[in-house]
Amino acid sequence: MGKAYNVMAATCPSRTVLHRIGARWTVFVVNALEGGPMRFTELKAHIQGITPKVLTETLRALEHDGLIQRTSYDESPPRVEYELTELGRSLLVPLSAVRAWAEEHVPDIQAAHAAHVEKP
Amino acid sequence: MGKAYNVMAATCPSRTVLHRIGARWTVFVVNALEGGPMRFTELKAHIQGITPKVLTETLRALEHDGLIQRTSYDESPPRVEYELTELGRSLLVPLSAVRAWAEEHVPDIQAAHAAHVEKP
DNA sequence: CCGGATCCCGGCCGATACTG
DNA sequence: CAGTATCGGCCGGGATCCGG
Repeated sequence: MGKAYNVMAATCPSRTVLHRIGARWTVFVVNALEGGPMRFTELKAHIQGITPKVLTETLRALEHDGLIQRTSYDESPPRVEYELTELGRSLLVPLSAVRAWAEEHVPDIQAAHAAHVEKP
Repeated sequence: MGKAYNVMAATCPSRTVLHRIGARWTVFVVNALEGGPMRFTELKAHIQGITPKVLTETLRALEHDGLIQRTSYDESPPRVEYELTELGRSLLVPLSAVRAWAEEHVPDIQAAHAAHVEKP
């Protein structure tokens, strides 16, 4: 069977999907939830440098897209847990590969930058 | 051997790398160049909706990172070709997987959106 | 103390028009 | 054909405040 969607087409809904995936912190949050459910503060501590506002926005967007599930326990102190849905775990596969690529090729990118300084 | 870099650390240079990958149009340009060299106008036509300014910015950034190579032929009319470097082709592997995921899971995302409209 | 919401700013993104 | 120039808007992001 052929491809039903094509991200290169301007009106294709897959663009919206790719737009979300490409959002600044999506790859970080999805990767962070790889090991299982995490609380808001845990996520904030694990993903160093993320601000609560941005973390909230990212979590809401991912929840809206059905990639993560938010569970609120009515306790004191309050407890809220986030975890990947099955759809989210399927996205984790390519996103962890992207993460791995980034961590692996840092020297190559830095070498390319250095080369451009040499010959501008 | 252990991992040298970790994207979760605030000061890790892999963050910069991931930042580039996460830029709006990077995934589109890299995927577009999968089949071989392309000219500026070809790219613009293939990646529907991209503006010349943004395409130029994206191409410059990717060239600076050593992911693509720009070749200018001194002809009339002028001809400029862009192609993936070996490093760029290695990035194509995870990025084409991300693209495939996006194209494949459009119905799931749309179903999640619909579910949130039903029960807000 | 946890899990946010609000205010405000800067930079990236994008549309349109123009040029070697 | 292969880009610049210019302007505007929106979104990402930091600092601060709030409810339970």
